[in-house]
Amino acid sequence: MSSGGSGTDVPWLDHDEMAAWRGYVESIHSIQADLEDELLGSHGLGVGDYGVLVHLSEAPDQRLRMCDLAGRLRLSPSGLTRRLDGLVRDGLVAREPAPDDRRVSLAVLTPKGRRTLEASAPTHVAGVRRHFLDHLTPTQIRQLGAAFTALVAKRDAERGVAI
Amino acid sequence: MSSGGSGTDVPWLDHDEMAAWRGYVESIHSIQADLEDELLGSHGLGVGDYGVLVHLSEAPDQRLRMCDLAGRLRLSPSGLTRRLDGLVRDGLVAREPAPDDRRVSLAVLTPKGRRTLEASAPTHVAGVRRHFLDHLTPTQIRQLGAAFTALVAKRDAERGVAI
DNA sequence: AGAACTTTCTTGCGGGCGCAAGTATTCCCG
DNA sequence: CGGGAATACTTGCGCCCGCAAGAAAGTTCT
Repeated sequence: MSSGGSGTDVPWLDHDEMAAWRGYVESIHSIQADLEDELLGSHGLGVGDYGVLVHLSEAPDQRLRMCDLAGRLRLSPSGLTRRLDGLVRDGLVAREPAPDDRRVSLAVLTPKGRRTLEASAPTHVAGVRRHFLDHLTPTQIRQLGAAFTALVAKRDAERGVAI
Repeated sequence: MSSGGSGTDVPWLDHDEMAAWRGYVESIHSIQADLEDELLGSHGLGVGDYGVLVHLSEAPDQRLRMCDLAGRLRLSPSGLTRRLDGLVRDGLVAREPAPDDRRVSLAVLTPKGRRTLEASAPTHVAGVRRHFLDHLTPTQIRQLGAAFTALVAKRDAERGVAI
C-alpha cells in the first residue's frame, strides 16, 4: 500500500495525518452513540429530534420554513418530512402554513416541545462536556473551534458557488 | 435557554466550546458525504465497504475474524453480516471458516478486493486531503491527532472497564 | 393572460444498520 | 463427562434517510 502509483500521485498520509483523520472519524461515531443513548434514556428524545428543537428554539418566533430547517440540519427534504411527522405526532412541533407562500410549511416549536428541550438540554450539554470537551484543553478547544469554523465556512462557500 | 436550572447544574457552552462542538459534528457529515460521492463515482465503492477493505488489508494474512472486524469498524454483528454479504457478492471479500473455532467466520480479502482497494485508495486519500487536511495547518493536524487519539483511547478504556 | 420553468413539500421505494431472537459451537465447573 | 453459560454469527423486523417522481404553488417570459 505504498504511494507508488501511476498518474495523479497523491502524497500518502503520514502518521499525524492518519491519526487526525482516523481519530476525527472514529470519535464522532462513538460520542454521538453515547449522547443518543443518554438523551433517549432520560427524555425519550433522539439527537436528530433534539437538533430540530434546538434550531427551532433559536429561530425568531420559534418557527422555521421546512426548507430552511432542512438546510441547517443538512437533511434531505424527505428526511425532514418524516422527522417532523414523528415530532408532530408527539406534540413537540406543529406544522403551520406560511401566510405569504402557500407552498411552504412552517415548523413551529410547541410549548410542550420547548419544555422538552429545556428538560433535555442539560443532559445533552453534560454529555458533550463529558464525552468531548473534558478530553481537551481550553487551548485545544479554541483552536478546534477556529479550525472547524473555517473549514465549514470554506466548504459551504465552495458548495454555494459550485452548485 | 439560560443555564439557570434546577438540580445538577451544568455550565453552559461558551462561544468557543459551541464552535468546537458544532463544527466538529457538522463538518464530518458533509465531508463524509463528499468522500462517499467521489469514491462511489470513481470506483463504485462506498466508504463503508472501503473501510472493510482497509482493515482487512492491514491485518495479517489479509483476514480477520468477523467479530474483530465488527469491533474495529464499530459496527454491530448484524450490520457487518449484511455488509459482508455485499462484498462477497461482488467478489471483493470471501468468507472462510476458522480452523480452530467453528463458530467464527473469517473475512478474507480477495485479489480482486485488493486491486479494488489499491485503485480507490488514491481517490480517497486525495479526498481526505482536499476536504479535511488542506484546511488545517501542520501544527493543527498534529494537535488534532494527539487530542483525538487520546480521546478515543480514554473512551475505549472506559468502555472496556464499564462493560 | 398563459405556457413553461422553478421551488416546496410529500410519497414510494430501496439501502444501511441496530436490536432481539434463533442456531451452532465452545467454555466452565461440578 | 454433562448441563448451563458464554460467544459468534445469521435472520426478522423496524427505523432512518436519500433519491426519484409527483402534486401544488409561485415566477418569468412572451
